[in-house]
Amino acid sequence: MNESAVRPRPGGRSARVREAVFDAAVAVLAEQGPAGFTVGEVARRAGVHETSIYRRWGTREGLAVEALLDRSRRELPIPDTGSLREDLAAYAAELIVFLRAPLGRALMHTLTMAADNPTVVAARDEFWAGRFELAGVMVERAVARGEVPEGTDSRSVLELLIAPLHFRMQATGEPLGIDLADHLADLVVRAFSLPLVD
Amino acid sequence: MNESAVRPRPGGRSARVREAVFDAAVAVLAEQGPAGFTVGEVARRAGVHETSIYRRWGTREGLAVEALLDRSRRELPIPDTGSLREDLAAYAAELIVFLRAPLGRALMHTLTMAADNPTVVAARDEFWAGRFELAGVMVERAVARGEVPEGTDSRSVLELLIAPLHFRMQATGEPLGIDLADHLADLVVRAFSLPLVD
Amino acid sequence: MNESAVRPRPGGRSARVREAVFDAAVAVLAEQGPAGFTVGEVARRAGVHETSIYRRWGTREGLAVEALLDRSRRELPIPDTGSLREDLAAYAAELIVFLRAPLGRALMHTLTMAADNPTVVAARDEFWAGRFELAGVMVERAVARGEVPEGTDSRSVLELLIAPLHFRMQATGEPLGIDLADHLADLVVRAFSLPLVD
Amino acid sequence: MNESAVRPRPGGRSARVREAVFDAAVAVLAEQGPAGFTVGEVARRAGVHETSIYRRWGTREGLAVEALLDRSRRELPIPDTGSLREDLAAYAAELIVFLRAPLGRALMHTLTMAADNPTVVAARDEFWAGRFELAGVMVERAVARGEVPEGTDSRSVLELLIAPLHFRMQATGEPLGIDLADHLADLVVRAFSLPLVD
DNA sequence: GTTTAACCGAGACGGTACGTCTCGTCTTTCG
DNA sequence: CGAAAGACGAGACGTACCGTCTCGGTTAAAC
Repeated sequence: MNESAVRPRPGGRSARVREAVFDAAVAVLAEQGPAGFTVGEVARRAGVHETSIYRRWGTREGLAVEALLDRSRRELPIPDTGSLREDLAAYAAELIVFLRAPLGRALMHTLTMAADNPTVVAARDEFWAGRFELAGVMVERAVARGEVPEGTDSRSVLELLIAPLHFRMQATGEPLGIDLADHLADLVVRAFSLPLVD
Repeated sequence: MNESAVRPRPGGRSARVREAVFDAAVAVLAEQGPAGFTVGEVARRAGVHETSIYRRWGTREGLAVEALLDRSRRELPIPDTGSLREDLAAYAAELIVFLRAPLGRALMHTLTMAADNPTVVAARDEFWAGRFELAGVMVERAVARGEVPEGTDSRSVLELLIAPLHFRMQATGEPLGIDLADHLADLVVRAFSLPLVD
Repeated sequence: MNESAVRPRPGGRSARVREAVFDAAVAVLAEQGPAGFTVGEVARRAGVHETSIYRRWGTREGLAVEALLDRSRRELPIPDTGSLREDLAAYAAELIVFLRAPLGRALMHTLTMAADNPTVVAARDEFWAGRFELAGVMVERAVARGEVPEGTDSRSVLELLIAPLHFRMQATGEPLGIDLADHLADLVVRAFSLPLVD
Repeated sequence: MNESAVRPRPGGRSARVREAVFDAAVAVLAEQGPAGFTVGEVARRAGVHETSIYRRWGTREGLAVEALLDRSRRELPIPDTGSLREDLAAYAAELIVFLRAPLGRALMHTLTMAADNPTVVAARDEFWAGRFELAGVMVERAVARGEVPEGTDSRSVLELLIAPLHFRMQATGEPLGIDLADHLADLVVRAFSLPLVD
């Protein structure tokens, strides 16, 4: 009762096309940013006809998002150092590395840019939900260890940690130094280490 | 000793065209977002010929940025309540209102989107420099009052406050509730109220 | 073993577009002259999108020349009356009719006007080469009949015959009376009927 | 009763502008042909504002024609060798030199091209009338000498002589060799030396 | 193993927008 | 007040890209 009979085999022509297109798409996005991301260019690099891309992915945004998410599937590993501060610092450092890489920049740019396309929005929401859920265990472990009060909202913690990184990259354009990781981890831990009064 | 002889009078044809175009540009951006922002559409609404826009602003991005910055010139007022927490909360609240409005969304989107255009980058940098410098006085006053340690970096404080707002709007797309203002002000104050150890 | 699978069928969409555009192009040229010849106008009349014209013909000149030559393909018939004088008179008469018609005027105007465009020049050269070669047989027959000396250059003969017609139309703008045909045939025959001395 | 008081003196500002514009216009036409002939370009070279040109000459064609005719005012000298054949050969040689020069090419191109502009047409007619009248004396002298029959139409003679030159330059684009002058003179003399029979 | 259905290559086209280039007019400013 | 400087209206040009369509050929799954 193998489902490989239902769907095309992973080595078939379709799969080959799919891979080639994704490779090309990510490469183009990485090299030229979302501006230079053209269906024609992707088709040329993938050695595939433009029409084939439109047939499968419908629109340019669809292709970009699917390719990027496919290639960003390997989530950031969740550190487990035994200390919230160290966990957050390590996680932030990983994120900085990701965001500085072309793939990361391209992913974020694309998710932001196409905020009116429903497909993209759906993918985006799913993406962030997954991220926050996975990373949430860092906070849960800290709660269990008593480092932060019971009831601490993991999403708030993570947002405070990673928002400045995205902010710099997307809004102000400032460089993302790796030392930001430690700095932010410190601040976030201090912000959440005591129970909120109100 | 009037300088009105040097520069075209503010009511001349040029000035009229300029205003009409800016109005139309901001309106289009607000109503349809950066995607629907078309030189032709702006020209139509402004009752001005397309060519005139290209002559003056060169490219679509140039127009968008100049129009938005011109209309965003009125900086956010800097609150002065006597308490850092209240100042930050008030400031964040203002920013939330700004970001939720079409003009704010459009401005941020445009600045982000055209990060490869040198003109836009220059305008962006100047924009943020101005914002941070103005808002910095809130922190300086807090330092003077002894609420936060000597040497506290005002930019860090502000970034930690406003980054989550931009992050939500641009990255995750979550709604920007007005109560976020208080919440974030709390966190930021806690993060900076004690001297950093390292 | 049908080759109809290899090349697009002559009734396919491409062929239809081609015909419609040529019809429209020639009509516009005939009605409004080269000045009013606009890609947009041709597209409108042909019921075809402007872009499609640019795709196929590249530039306005390219379209004009190709359309005109396609429609002028039916060469002028070469008379064979048994007398050089009558042949030349008949040929000149045909040419006068052609040049007086809008198509002829437009063709000549266009070939002259775009003398800097390499494509046009190539088409022009080919056009004249064909014309002179075909018409040359009139002279060759006359040589065979002994009406003109051995070694008479057919091109010179034809040039002397038709140059005044083109000259009137393009340079001085004088009307092209049909009686010119006889007159010129006379002169040309006299000019060539005796062997050149030098 | 000097008219120099009525018309601006030939050294005034108007005259200077006029000269500068004509110089620039002819230079542009000579260098870049009618295609590159732009009011803006002429204005730039002449150091004059575009508007000034439009004020004076109205349209581009007006300027081109006036400038060219002004500069072509020195008519071709009429040879007087005592022999029709030599006169015609000399005249044709002069014409060849004129047509090969940029100014000549430009003049003919412009006169041809703007055949719909009434002003240009008027100038053209006057130009050719003058040319034919002046050159006609060659034929009249030949008639007086008995080289050609009484009643020979000088215009026909000249047309047969010069039409092939214009034809080559404007229609076929063939090079205008100087030896054509002799060749054509021969042919024309032969064509007209005996009385026409009909 | 043959059929058949899905998919791909190739190419043109409609449509929209961009940015450039002229022409010729009109307004504003200055001598 | 009249010319100089400059912006503007008008419209064509040519380019780039998006997404659709048609036709024919290939390849893979299904019988």
